[in-house]
Amino acid sequence: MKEENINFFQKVYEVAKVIPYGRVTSYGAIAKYLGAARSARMVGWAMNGSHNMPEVPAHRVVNRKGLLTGKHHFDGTNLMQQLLESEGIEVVDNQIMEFEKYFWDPFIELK
DNA sequence: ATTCTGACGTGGG
DNA sequence: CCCCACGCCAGAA
Repeated sequence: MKEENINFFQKVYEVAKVIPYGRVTSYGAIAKYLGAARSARMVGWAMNGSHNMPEVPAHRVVNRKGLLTGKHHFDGTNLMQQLLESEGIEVVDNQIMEFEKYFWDPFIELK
């Protein structure tokens, strides 16, 4: 693992940690906020290593459509959805309802 | 070294 | 909104 990626990981976690309760954001938004240095795919890849970090709410990060594409990476098949629903977010068929309403943009909130 | 695969995004139709 | 092609970059085979 290269040094740059370590830094990239830290940045991703740093942004993810400040996502407010009951809000969500997208991989692309985070990647863009970080300068999109390695494209949005790397954000998802970075989340792979967030399992050891309880403070990183990976369930609040979805793709740009509000689809829970990464739910299979959680323990159960519906754990991610349950976590979101426990925060008051309605999820139907892996799709967040009123996604725009819950969307949290790092650019606007963090600046 | 080569090819495929993905927690993705954008742009054209 | 959907479908498709393309760009992206790190790992696995």
